This record gives sequence, C-alpha cells and structure tokens, in this order.
Amino acid sequence: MSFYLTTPIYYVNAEPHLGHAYTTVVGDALSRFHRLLGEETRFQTGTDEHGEKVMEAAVKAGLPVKEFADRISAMFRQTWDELDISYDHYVRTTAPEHVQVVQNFLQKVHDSGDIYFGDYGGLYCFGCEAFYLERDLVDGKCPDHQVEPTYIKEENYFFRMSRYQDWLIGHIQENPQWIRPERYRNEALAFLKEPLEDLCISRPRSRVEWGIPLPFDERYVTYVWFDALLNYLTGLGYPQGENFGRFWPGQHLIAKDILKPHGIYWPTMLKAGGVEPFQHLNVHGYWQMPQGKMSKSLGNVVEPRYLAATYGIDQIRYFFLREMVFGLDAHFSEEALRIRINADLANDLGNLMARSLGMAFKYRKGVVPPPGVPEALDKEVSLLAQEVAGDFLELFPNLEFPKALSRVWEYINHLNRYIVACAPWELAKDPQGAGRLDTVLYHLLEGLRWLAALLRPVMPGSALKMSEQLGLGLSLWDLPLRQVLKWGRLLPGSTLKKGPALFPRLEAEEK
RNA sequence: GGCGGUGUAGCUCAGUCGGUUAGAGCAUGCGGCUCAUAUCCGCAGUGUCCGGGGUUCGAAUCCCUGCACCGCCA
Repeated sequence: MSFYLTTPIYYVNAEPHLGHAYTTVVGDALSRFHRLLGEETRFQTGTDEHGEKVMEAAVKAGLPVKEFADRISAMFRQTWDELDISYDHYVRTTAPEHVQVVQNFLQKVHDSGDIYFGDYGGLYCFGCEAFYLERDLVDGKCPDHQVEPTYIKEENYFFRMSRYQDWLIGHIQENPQWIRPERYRNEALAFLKEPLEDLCISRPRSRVEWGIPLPFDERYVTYVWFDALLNYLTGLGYPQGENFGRFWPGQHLIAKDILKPHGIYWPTMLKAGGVEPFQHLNVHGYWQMPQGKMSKSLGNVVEPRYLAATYGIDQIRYFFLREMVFGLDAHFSEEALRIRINADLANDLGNLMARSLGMAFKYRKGVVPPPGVPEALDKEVSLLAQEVAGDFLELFPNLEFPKALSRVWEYINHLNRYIVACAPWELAKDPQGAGRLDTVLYHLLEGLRWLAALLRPVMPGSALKMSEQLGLGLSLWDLPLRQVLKWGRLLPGSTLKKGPALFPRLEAEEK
C-alpha cells in the first residue's frame, strides 16, 4: 500500500502566503496520517520557476532570474521547515532532472502525433500570459491588469487536447470521487460541455527566454503550465525511476483557482503521454480575509511565518484543519485564531492534560497506577475512545477534517466530564478510595495517550510532548497507528514527566 | 447572457430519506467544583430557517418565483 501526495509547485513570483501554507499543511497532515498507518508514503512540494512573470519579478528585484528564483524557492522551503512540513521531496522546475523529463515527455507526445505546428493570432496580455477575445476586454483592456493587450500573430506548437475530451468526460463520469469535492467535479464537467480547444504549449524564445526549450524546435520554450504540471512525475523519477512504479498514480492537492489546468490539461497530457491518470484531485477553497480579498495592495497578506512565530506551529496547523471545511471558503482572522487556541487548545485539551498529570503527581507521585476492575464510567471512557478513533480513521483520509477533529474534541470533553463525575480529589481523601483512584487516573492517562496518537498528524510537536509527558517510550509511540490504538497499552508503573503548559492561554490583546 | 452554489441564534457553521419541542461551538447570564492554564462541570436562553407562492396529514428540507452574495463559463 503506497500513498503519494503533492501540493502544487508554488510560483516564485511572490512570497509564501496563507493560501500556500494551508495547502501545504493539509498535505503534510494527510501524508503524516498515511505514514502513521504504516503506508509507504511520499509527500512532495516545490516551486515553479519558469515563465514571463518570474522574469519580470526578477527584473523588478534587480537580480538575475536564476538567482531570484533560488532566493524565493529557498524562502518557501524555509517556511515549510518552520511549519513542520515533512515533505519527502522538494521539486524545482529549474532542476536538470525536471528539464529532462519535460523534454522527454514533449518528444514522446510529439512523436505520437499529438503536437502540431500552427499559427494563432490574437490579443495577448503579457501580465496574464494569455490571449484574450475582444468581448472579454473591459474598455479594450485586460480585466486583470487594466492594460491594453497587444495583437500578436505568431506560430506556435499546439497540443491536441481536443482529441481527449470525450475520454476525459467519460473518466470523470465513471469516477465520481476523482475530482473532489463534488462541486469542482461539476465545474469541470460544465467546462467540458463546450468543445475543448487545443492547448498552445510553446512560446517563441524571442519573446520569452526563461523556459525549457522544446526538444524538437530550439526556437521555442515550453508554456509554463505544460512544464509545471509534469513536476508530479519528475519528482518520482519518471519514467524509469523505481519511485514511479511504486507511487504513481498519486493524489493532488490544489486550491480552486487552478482547477482548470489540473482537471483538464493535466489528465489529457497524461493520457497523451500514455501515463495512467492520477487517483484524486482534491480541491480546496479560499481563506476570506477580514478586509476582503487577500492582496498585496490591500496590505492584508498574512505571512505564515509570522503566524507560526506568533501563535505556534501546531496552533496554526490545528486552526487550518479545524476551521475550514475542505472545498469551501472560510474566514480567516487572528481573532478567530485566538478564540480557537484558547477555547479548544488551552482550555479543553491543554488543561485536560495539565489537570490529569497534576493529579497523577499529587496523588501517585507521577507514576502510572495500575487500573482495577473498570466500572460503568470507566468502560465508557475506553469504549468512546474506540468509537472516536474509528470515526477519525474514516473521516480524516476523506478530507473531512473539521468533522474528524470535532469528534476528537467530543472525547476531550468527555474526559473533562469524567473527571468531574469521578472527583478524584474526593477519592484521594479516603484510603478506601485508593483502588478506585488508581483506576480513574489510569483511564484518564490512557485516554490522553489515544488523544496524542490521533492528533499526531495534525499537531506533531504537541503530540510528541504529550507522549513524553505520558512517559511513552519509543517502542510504544513509534508503532503503526492501529497498533497504538489498542486500549490498555499504557504501562502501569511507568513514570510521567512534568512539563510546561502544552498550549499557553493567550491573554487579551497583545501585539 | 448561460450554468451552478450559498442564505439557519449576536458570530462561525451542522442539519441524513420530508417527521415530534430546529442543533453545536464561541460570546452572554446564573449556579457548582477545586485536580487544573481564572481552567472545568451543570443549567438558561434567544431563531420571520432570506421574501413570496405551491405540493403534502406534515417543509429548514421537495417544486415554482423574487431578492442578496459568491463561483464557473461565455
């Protein structure tokens, strides 16, 4: 069983922002989850570095284009390190291996007759790197850049995408989960109702120099999307690499703005190249910012590194997964983030950990007590753990993160109630209650062990702290998830460890 | 212009095949506990389920229509 997941490769004309971070955190959590299940897992991210816009950004920054790309690419990498992103491979479109793969692929498709030479004239916007029709212009200008497009007539190479339209429609219809959630599947199908145009896949070198030369015509470089999409194969060492055989077909994770290249161009490219289609295209929505759309000019671009440094890595990761229904838009604000941190992490989970350990130290000197015969309340604790874990294991790989996490929090709340119901501080007063107190403490600590295990993909750092404070040796912690999730694995007699608050409460307004 | 989505408590959102008093979290108010990060537990609410019409014994849910916001396509 193998699992291969990719984020898009991020375009290096801008620095990492919230949207990039969300995609990458989701990808990381998902691949950690599969890795913990014991599946052979590969998670890939990277940067997309060719094209006119990168050239322009480099000029603006006053740097040679490669140097500029190096710098931004490193910045993304740095950001992912600071968010605990456990990628297995970081792909760059300027890497020689990638260039090689793109050229091989182009040659292959060319040889099989799906690439032809033709000419095309039209109004071209350099900002968009795209042609426009008269009717799409606003006052004769590009709606995005407010610039008058230039009429360009040039000869180019085209990919016979139209040839695969019927196949693609059929494939989407036969595989309802292929593009998910459903709304994006519908969007792709709606798009395919109209005849598909062939895709212009080259740019004359005279105009765009920063790109991969076509192997069959040195006067041209490859259109950025045709170049970029192939990274998903490059990273596996396609076509000969053993990783390709092991991991393909994989799943992609994207934001809704790049549905078209991934849902239309990419599968037809794969088909033309004789490569099996990907397994899933997972499409997520946007974070709506308080002041409207996120943009540099509005000054409301949120830097992931700032968030991680200010609020904590796991806090951000939890917020991302808990707050956004995968596929839908969600609202972002630091206030919402603070509320989640205090309510869910500090008050519910962190405090549960603190009070449980506190009692274990106060009443049992920090040693896990042996459980006695469980009573009804205790049995509830162990049964609910299993129910919740069962649901979590089903919901999480289905991208139902808020539901999966809500379920975990039901368990956290249950443990908090369990404490009140059992009142260990009362049991501690009466020597007759010693056995009972042992049992209650054991159930609490064991419940916490389950929580640490379930939350590990989402909050790896905090889960590790929990495991340390619970005194779990590596042999208990680093096991396939389904083995960790067996009630009663916590060893009586093992020593607990005091630690600082897991999630410190944020006091009102600082910053 | 065509197609699709969304509209539910002060806020963010769940609501399955149409089924009893429409739910959760946050915020608010009251009460309780003292193990704990002033945390936790209990109780209490508040709703024109966007408007209008229809189908039905019964509609947040299905149908029609209007409005608002959003998206995709042209």
